Amino acid sequence: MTKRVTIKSIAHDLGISHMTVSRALSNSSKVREQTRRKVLQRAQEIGYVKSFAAATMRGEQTALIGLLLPNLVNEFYARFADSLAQHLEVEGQQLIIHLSGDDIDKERQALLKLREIQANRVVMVPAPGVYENQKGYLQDLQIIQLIRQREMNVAAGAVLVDDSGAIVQAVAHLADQGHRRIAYIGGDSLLSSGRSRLAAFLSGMRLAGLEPGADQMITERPSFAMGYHSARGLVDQGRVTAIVCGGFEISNGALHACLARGISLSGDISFIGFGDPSWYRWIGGGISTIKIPVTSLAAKTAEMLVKKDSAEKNYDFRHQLTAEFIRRRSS
Amino acid sequence: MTKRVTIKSIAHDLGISHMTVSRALSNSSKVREQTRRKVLQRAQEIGYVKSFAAATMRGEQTALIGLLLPNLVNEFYARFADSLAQHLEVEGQQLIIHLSGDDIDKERQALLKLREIQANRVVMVPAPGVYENQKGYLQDLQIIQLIRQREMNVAAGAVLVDDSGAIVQAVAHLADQGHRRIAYIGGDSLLSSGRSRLAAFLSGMRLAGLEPGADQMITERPSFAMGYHSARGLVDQGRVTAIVCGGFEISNGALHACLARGISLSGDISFIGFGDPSWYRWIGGGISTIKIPVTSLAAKTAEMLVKKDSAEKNYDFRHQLTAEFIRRRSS
DNA sequence: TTGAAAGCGCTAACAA
DNA sequence: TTGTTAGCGCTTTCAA
Repeated sequence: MTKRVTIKSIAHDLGISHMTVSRALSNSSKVREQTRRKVLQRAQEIGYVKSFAAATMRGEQTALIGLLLPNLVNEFYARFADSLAQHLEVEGQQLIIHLSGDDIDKERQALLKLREIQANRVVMVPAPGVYENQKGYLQDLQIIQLIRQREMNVAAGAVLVDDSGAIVQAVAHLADQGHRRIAYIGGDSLLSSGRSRLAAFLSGMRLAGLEPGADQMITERPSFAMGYHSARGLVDQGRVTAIVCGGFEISNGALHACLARGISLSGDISFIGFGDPSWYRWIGGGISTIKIPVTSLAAKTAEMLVKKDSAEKNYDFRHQLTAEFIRRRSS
Repeated sequence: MTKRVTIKSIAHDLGISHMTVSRALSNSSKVREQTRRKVLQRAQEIGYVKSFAAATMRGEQTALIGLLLPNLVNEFYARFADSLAQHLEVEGQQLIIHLSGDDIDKERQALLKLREIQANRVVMVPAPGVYENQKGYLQDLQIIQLIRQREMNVAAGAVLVDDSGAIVQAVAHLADQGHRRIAYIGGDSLLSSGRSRLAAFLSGMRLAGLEPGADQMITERPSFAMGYHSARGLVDQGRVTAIVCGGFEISNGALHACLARGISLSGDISFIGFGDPSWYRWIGGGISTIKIPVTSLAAKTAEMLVKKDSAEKNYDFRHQLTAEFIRRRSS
């Protein structure tokens, strides 16, 4: 293994002090032009790169942004990560991605790692749950919560989506079409998103003069499997004529279940998904959905991430974008 | 801003030397049990985490793995990243993801960043092209090329896919169905994958006794847009009855074009995609495709990544998994 | 069982 | 214009 290339090795090669090399590389004016050129050339030759570790140890900010997502398989998360990465690349920031699988312990682990590496900012979709012992897992971390919000007892920004309007609209639309037995599958109340989406669904039903039976509203820890099983149960029982989904994973799971059962979504049962994967429009003539503005979310997040570069003060804000009800053939 | 918590601050609080703290935290036997307990407790209290920067500067390996992908929007890449992240998490490794957009300059930039941060291993889907001046961009980096292979003039491992068999099979199948004018849309010859897939297509045609016209084989720098335009052109000209795709992005683009044109893929034109996004099976009765084993690829890659932890020697191997032709209604 | 010194790569502050 | 020193957080080596 060849030794690392450092300013000292350059200095040694050129018979000058490492300080001169440092100055030459950082465009200081206090270097003779000729010296600078020699240094730059030598640096090129032997492939010098500045040591991140040394810079960090001296107290420089790291330009590392942590991104903590449930997974990357769901197109929403993948698109968000993709879009955010592109924004950050422009700023010269690097993205460190951790997947939580919506598991709070993994989330804690990931935050620890991010703290070690001194990622100063973290964008996270919080997992459902609470920390057993909340000793400074978030210390030194500037946090932006995405989509969902959890009590953090620490200043934390939030980029959220107001999906109430879209959900109410979706329910109203179903009622208009004559649906009476409309089911809802969503996340449980551990997270802000679970609570508010359910509330929106109920409010939509009430506005339509409908009263949902308790067995028509399934709220549990959200996941693909949960969506799958819930939808299959509803379909098999045959007691509902429409399904509204309240989560990305849930939506895909539920859709999968319906398709696997051979249900016609433009006939047998009306279906309203959540999020808007590129392929929803091509399935069964098009899946109606609550569309979440991924790109805007990423742009807004990037903006927040960067803006605070200057004002290092309290990281505490709350932005809300709006979801949209997209009507296609499935409803 | 509170000052960083270090072993020195703990030492100061406890009125002992930072060396004792260091020993206590690293489970050295040379510490009095009582002292150790006090240190551990204090560390807990004030949320101490070991400094990544300091460790790195001392010469410790970083546990950072760079992942360089064209994008995360394509489900294949997203699944690969997801899967790899899960494997690596177990090993305590962190994934730093950079997106190249298949642009060689961005790729170069990303590699530089990875070198700065001392990510010792990098998994990359090489972008088409060559470096203008190849001065040690890869120095100190242990590289695994994924899917495609490019001349690197540096020892680099490779985890590839042998898709020839599947492509030949796909063409044979189309010929069996009576197709004579079969088109191919794939990447150009700058990359190994582009060359080998085209070769496989040609060989399949030859075996079926068919001679493809030059205008039926479109090979360019691969992208979604390229697939989209190529397919639209083919469809509009109406000179072919089947399309075979030779790339992930291309496949999605081409499929999109066909769907947007309202083509029936189980009637008008036969279509064989590339990669197997979860939704291909639900579109138009199911899209036939060349399926690439994502999960196995990630597993194999993780294995290589970890195995070499022990033997720090030459990073030079070549593994090949096999693609599979999946027949659905679109062909 | 504890502590002091040195060094990893770099730059601010001072000295020449 | 160039060089020397010190210190960021940590562990290895040597000394007490």
